[in-house]
Amino acid sequence: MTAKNPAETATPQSGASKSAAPKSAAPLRPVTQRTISQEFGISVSTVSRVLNDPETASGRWASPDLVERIIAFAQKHGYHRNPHAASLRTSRSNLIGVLVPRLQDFVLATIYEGIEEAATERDISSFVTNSLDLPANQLQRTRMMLDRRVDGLIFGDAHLDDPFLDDLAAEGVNFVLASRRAGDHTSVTCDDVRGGELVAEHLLAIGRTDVAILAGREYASTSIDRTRGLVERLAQDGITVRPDWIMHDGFDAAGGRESAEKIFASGDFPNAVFATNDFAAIGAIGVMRDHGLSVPDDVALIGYNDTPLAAEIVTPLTTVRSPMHEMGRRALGLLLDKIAGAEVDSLRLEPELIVRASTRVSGQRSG
Amino acid sequence: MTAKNPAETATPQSGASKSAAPKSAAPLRPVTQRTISQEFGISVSTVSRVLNDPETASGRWASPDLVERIIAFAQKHGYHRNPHAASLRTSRSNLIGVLVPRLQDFVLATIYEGIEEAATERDISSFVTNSLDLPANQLQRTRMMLDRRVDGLIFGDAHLDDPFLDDLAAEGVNFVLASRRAGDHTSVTCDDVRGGELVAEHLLAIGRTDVAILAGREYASTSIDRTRGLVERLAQDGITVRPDWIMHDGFDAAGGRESAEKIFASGDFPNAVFATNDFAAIGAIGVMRDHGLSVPDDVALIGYNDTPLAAEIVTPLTTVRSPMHEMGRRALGLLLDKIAGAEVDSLRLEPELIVRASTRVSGQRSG
DNA sequence: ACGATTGCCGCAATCGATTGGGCAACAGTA
DNA sequence: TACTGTTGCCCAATCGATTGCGGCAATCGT
Repeated sequence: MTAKNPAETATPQSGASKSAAPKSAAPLRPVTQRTISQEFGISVSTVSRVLNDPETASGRWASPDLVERIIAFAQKHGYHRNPHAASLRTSRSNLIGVLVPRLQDFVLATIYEGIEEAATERDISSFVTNSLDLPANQLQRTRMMLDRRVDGLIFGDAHLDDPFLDDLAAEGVNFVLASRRAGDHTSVTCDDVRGGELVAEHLLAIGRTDVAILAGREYASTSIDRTRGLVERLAQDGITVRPDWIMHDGFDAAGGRESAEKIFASGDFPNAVFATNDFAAIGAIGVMRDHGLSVPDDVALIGYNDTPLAAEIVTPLTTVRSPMHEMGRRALGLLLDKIAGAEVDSLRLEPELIVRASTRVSGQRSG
Repeated sequence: MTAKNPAETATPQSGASKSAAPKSAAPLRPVTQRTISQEFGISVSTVSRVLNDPETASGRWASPDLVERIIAFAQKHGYHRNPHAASLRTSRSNLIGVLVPRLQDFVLATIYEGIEEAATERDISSFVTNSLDLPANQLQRTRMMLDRRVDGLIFGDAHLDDPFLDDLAAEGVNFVLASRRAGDHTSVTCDDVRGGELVAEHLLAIGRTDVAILAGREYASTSIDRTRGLVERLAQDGITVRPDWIMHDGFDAAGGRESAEKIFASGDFPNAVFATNDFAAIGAIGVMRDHGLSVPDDVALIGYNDTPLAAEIVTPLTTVRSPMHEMGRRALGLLLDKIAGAEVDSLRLEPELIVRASTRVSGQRSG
């Protein structure tokens, strides 16, 4: 076993098919500008200019007729600019790098989809990588991306007060934060404080204010801000959240369970639970059931992000919808502006409360 | 002399590092091999050889002492090879592209994490992109990656009998499939037929063989093979699965709900449901509850992939564990071997049944 | 002391695209 | 005919790294 296991389950059906087609096709003739220039007996410069900007080149650098023929030829023979060569010359790679804590996290995966979508529209490519929220990884992965000569970076894994980002900014690296904010760096976030307030207002409305918070990591602004919004809004109504009911564990189902277990292990129970993440909320449900508590009758439950699963589970989850996809798109836009040299301001998008069964309690008071 | 260039590299920052760096940090002088060669008064060739293979170079191309000094200098001044330049010369990019249906899908995100992890270990980078399982996207994204000069590709979104892959193979492009198989192309999969059989055996053991299948898309081998494994194994015991109970919808929660709704809309109900994806299974739970059916008493439920959530939901889910992360790692390994020119065989990893509450029925028969 | 090794390292061509500086050829004007 | 302006296009240098060929000099052998 520990061996180098050569074949493991090497399906020996290899000999199958494949016999036809010797080696054929695509030897090694990538059509380059030179190929084209030779074809027409002109210089590569002309080809380059025409291919880069047919409009301007037409008449200025080549006769309209030639322009047309060059483009047709390129198209026909599948010419594709070699981005490495271009990048070498222009020192622009049309590549942007993205760091996320973890793609397994639905929220970050969605934000990345937004980034990728927007990038593709503008004909630039993007790289993602997982940092697992580990500072060492953030540094190492960022280095790797910079080595790859990305034009800019988007961080979805910013830690509050991280000197790392300050250093990067000082180095003149272009970057934008998404989802989480940090320091004064440009960021695109959902208004998390407002999100917390929405939750507070809803809890006040249904009269469930003995709330426990599955807050998530304390280095994430999302965690801190959502919690703060909730706590401060309740404070306005003279209600205090028990400090020992604010738990900081992971953002996933396991983290939610972990936090919930600590809370419900004590004698008295909250009559509401707010998780800063839908998955954490789902993880908490099991714990409550084990304690014979039902949602929402005994404990009202609120999640965050309005993940698709939130609406599909047995007791649909009340949650705060955040524009994840949009945050990704915006982040890319801001980054591009920044790269272009513009001054950009941070963006804060609006959250929206989605009420579902998990907080539909009877005996709801009106004020 | 053509001596057009008077000063050429007359580093004007000669007076450099004078006062306490006014503009500070990273202006625009990326340390190149030339920088180093000038520092030591040697040629860039020597620098290149030393930097690429210190061991061999030492003694052959430079004195051990020089080698050491070059490396120290490079380290100190933050030299980083420009991959574009290197790629241009060697026509190898150390870049591999990955296509997945969607990163939002936990399964694919995990496979990608495996790929990325393995790639990073070998100092190569990877690109992902979502195809949404749309052929047009697959083609367009693949083109984009090829334009970016990737050394090879990993497809996590292969469609059965897709001529697209055959064309690609004919063109001599190196690629490997992950998760799904297709044609005779090299692939790394979980033994899905076996997975289906495991489910069948479990259902036989608990005496629940009126099974409905939330199969997923028919163009995915995972969907087809898992279904086949289940159906054929039951057939061995003379049991037939109702064709109208084999539903083909999406792999996510919404897809699961959709399929389940169709099934439970009819008069008679199955006493077991097999979803080829945990999320689809979760989506189905709500539907069953709406029909007043409980899991597992009325309907036993089995998912697939052993997603973390499977263990965390209220009624923990029986599921088939597939080595997602490992599939990703292996796929990368195979691809690299292939790029290196080796003949590689497809790999089929073993699935494992994980029994949980969702199939713990009373009245369980022993045969 | 002289030819043969061996140790160290440079030259120059490439890779593909981009661009500033120019050079012809032709039209128009004096 | 001589000159100035345009128009149309090409030369050659760059970008940074890689690599096949060699070259020069110190050292060794006899």
